[in-house]
Amino acid sequence: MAAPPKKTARKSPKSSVPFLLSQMGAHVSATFGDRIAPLGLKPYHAGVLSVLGSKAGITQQALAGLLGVFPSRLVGLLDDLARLNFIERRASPGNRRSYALHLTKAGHETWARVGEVAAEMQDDLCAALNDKEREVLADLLTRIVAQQQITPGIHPAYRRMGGMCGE
Amino acid sequence: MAAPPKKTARKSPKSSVPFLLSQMGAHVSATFGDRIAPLGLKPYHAGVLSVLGSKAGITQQALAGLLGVFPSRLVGLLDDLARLNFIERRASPGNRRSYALHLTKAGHETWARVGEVAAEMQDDLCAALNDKEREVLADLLTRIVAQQQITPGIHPAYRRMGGMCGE
DNA sequence: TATTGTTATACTCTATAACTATA
DNA sequence: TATAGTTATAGAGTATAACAATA
Repeated sequence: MAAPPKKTARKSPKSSVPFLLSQMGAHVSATFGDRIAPLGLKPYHAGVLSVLGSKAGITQQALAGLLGVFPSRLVGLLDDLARLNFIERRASPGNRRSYALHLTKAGHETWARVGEVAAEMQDDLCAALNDKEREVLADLLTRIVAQQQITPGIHPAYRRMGGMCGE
Repeated sequence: MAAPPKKTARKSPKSSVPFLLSQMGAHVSATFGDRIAPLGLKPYHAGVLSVLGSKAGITQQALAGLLGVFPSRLVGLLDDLARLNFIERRASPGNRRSYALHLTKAGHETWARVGEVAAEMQDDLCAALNDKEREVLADLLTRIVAQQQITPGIHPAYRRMGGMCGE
């Protein structure tokens, strides 16, 4: 529990890494939201598409557990995506209580489009950096994410206070 | 408007810089909120303390303009800070409509404490990086913030849709 | 009785407009 | 008439509990 003696040299608060990260995170999230709005999506929809893209057939309970939100919160969110024909709730074989969640063809295409948006954003965002610096930045951030116990590929905003009790 | 031809090599979406920044930003904001909660503050309170620390005597209108929020939103926020005795609304000399906002002694102390929290967070956050890497990270982020036209020291979350019309 | 998904309720946050008191 | 600050209202988002169907 004792804080390690080693301290980063104190800089102006405006250039502190936490503040810069918080600034950039808010900026990126807002910009991302603006850019996927024409697809009918909000950022949390995109996160669900992302998970379903790699975990086809997952149930709503399992998805809720993975994201760290209450299952009830997922209902409206999946309703939105179903209304847009991006996901399907298929009957689970052998258990009529649960659904197996799948991306539709349109869902896969939209998920790919979201990936393109992210790639465009990366170019805009890193306009001030050269290729080598972009790599360094991605590497440093990836190492921090790993060390901070953040689940790779899952956005921490889902978790905020949510999730079921057992955790 | 034509996008520059130069593109960053396409990586997995989970390691894209925008996604990593959004993840880290949410993580940092949440952690910061947890750590200043014992002071009776939310992150947006801290942002106001920060501005008042360097712009003593500013009016509410001016502060609202600086942060990019509606003046009405500031009212409750400043009420909170006044209730905690961290700020004072002093009479403006020569204009009985407006107040001059000032940090109290307790407000200055709390603002310093918030700075300490940020410094502690920087150490925790950068535990996976050595001193040189921390400097590099701060430098890269600072350059992106500058290039993206984000006002240094002002958190973009205030701006979201807020502000007065003329902008 | 336990579990899956859903609905219902209440609470926070905050954009916006209307208001008051000065100017 | 215009401006500084305030109050009021309404709508979005979401945590939590209660519920219905199935196991």
